[in-house]
Amino acid sequence: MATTPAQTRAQTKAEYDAFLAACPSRKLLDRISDKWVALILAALGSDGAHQLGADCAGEPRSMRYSELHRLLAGVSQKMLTQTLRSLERDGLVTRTVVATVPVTVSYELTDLGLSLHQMMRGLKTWAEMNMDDVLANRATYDSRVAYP
Amino acid sequence: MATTPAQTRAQTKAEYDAFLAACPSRKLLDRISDKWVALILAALGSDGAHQLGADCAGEPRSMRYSELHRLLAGVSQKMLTQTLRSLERDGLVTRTVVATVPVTVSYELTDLGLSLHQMMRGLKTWAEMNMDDVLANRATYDSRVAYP
DNA sequence: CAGTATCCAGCTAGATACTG
DNA sequence: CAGTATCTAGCTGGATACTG
Repeated sequence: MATTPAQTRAQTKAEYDAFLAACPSRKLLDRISDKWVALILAALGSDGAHQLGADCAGEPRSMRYSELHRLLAGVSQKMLTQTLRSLERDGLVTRTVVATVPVTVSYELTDLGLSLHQMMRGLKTWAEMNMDDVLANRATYDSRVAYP
Repeated sequence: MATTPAQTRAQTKAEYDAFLAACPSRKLLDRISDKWVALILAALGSDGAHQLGADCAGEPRSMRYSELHRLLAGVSQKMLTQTLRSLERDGLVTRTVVATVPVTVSYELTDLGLSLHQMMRGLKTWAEMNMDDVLANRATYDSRVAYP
């Protein structure tokens, strides 16, 4: 019995999934497109100015859990912890526990994390230069579709 | 009656959501983290070599719907159409219909789309240089957690 | 050829409550 | 202070079937 078209498609798709799973760019995209990763990187990668939108470059900053929670006002405890853990797991941030009472935990970017933060700033630059155009195109498109 | 802590938090969160919604970087991330956007950009932004992984730079290439569907073997019709439409909406690709029988539709990057593709290549470069480290850290972390 | 329409499984993020 | 645990609503992507 010959292979059906459906089987051929399934085979092709399986190979493709494998390719995607192995692709470094895909993995990077998966990592940075997390809702809170960019914000945490921005918070830890910026110096003094506690302002998310600020255009800043300097020494990476150490921040405590509660500081981050206050700065990223919209994040839930669950997501903040989860995101920090995954960043630690990937060697992008360090987690330091000081056994005071109550405990003090601080987070800081590693060199790798700092490097990622630099790259994110390139992305941010592109966004600031071009997203207005994108948005304008989007509005034009929508108005054309709404009133053809 | 004074405002409760819960109200204060809700207020803060609302402001934060507004900040996130207005943030150009966040919008850019939302756009490029779509599962198929990077692949379509890579396909349309590369010249001749019909190889997704290839490191290529040249003239943007015009491709037909069916060509894209064949090249991105894992994509469903729904997602390919949906993604292409949203890219067209944002002025990142052009959609050209030629009224042959049956119709011929081709897609090409705009200058803006090409610019985005250039930025994505920077991201790809970072990924190729550093994702191995990230993966290694991840493996180390997991083995430490598994056998503490 | 190049779509559109519909339905649904799976994952994610958030709310909420509890703790060493 | 800095988490963990649990439950669930909503969104995203995929499968499938149909069409100008």
